[in-house]
Amino acid sequence: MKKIETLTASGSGEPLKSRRKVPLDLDRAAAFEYVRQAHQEETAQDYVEMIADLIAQHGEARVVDLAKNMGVSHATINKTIARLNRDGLVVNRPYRAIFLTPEGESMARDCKARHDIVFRFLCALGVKPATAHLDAEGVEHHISPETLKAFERFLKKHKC
Amino acid sequence: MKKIETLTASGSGEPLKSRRKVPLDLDRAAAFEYVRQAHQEETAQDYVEMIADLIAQHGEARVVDLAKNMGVSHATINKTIARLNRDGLVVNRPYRAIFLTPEGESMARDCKARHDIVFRFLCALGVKPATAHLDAEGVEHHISPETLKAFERFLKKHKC
DNA sequence: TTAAAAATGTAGCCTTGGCAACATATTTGA
DNA sequence: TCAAATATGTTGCCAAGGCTACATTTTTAA
Repeated sequence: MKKIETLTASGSGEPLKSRRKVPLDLDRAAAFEYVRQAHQEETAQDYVEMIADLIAQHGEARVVDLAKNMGVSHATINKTIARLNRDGLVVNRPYRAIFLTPEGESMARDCKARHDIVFRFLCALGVKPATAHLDAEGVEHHISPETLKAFERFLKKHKC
Repeated sequence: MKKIETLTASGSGEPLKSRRKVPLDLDRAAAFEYVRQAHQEETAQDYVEMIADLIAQHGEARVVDLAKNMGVSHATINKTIARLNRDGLVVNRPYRAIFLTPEGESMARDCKARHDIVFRFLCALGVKPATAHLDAEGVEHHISPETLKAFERFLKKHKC
């Protein structure tokens, strides 16, 4: 925790008269920046993971299936798929199913692996599977490689 | 994992001729809905936590301080503060510092407690503090009460 | 075959949460 | 005191990710 910059402070919300210099923690800003970056990738990861899943189950991923499984309208799905297409993660043609590019498949594999570790870790901790399922969906995007390794270490020790 | 609805599927992305009925998992949609709701509260929680922190340190929370510590521009801070004010979490007057309402203080306390548990839990797992700090910031918003309790159980056993 | 149903596409609207640029108020220091 | 520096406010822009309503295409079934 580096304390780098300084800023001034007075008190009680009144004008800034004679604020003294106090330390400012820049690492905090870095942490929020890190979370914001994770959020940007979150949707893409959730979608490619779901698309891979639907393809594994049905041989293809349809807009309706995505809408039902993601819990959003088909209009939202269309918009998101257009973004994923723009970003080179999926291929799709009008009125046809959606498929993953090699890049999309690679991302889906990584996400599924990470998701499974998080889910099994929570279960091993004693969290009920239904809850672990809910939490894993939100948590998986905010786990660094180092923490993921810690989860795996724990799983090996408590082999489940 | 309830399998409730069914939908049809064909194959290979071609038209929908003769799709067979296949199970659809509605719980998945619920999980994403749950994550979306967490996201909506995330900004508010991060801000009130930061504001409480600045008040504890400096006796007040200034727009500049928030901007530096959150890593965003002061214009973004102003917009967000207006929302928090609208939602009854903060009070503020033009060119003056920002303070928490009782509701905001309550939220800040809860968030700090949860944040600390997540942070200490990750440390206890063997994650380096710097990494734990980064991950906790993202993870804390996606931890259910049940999982939080599991973290606390683990901390008691491995008392750190 | 063909009308109805289902799936998909599209347009327009909304909120959130970013930004830069510029305007105004406040604080500081010479 | 008063000019410069700092802090704050405001405006307008953008992208993401929601939605509804309506248009079009495809599939199904009579």
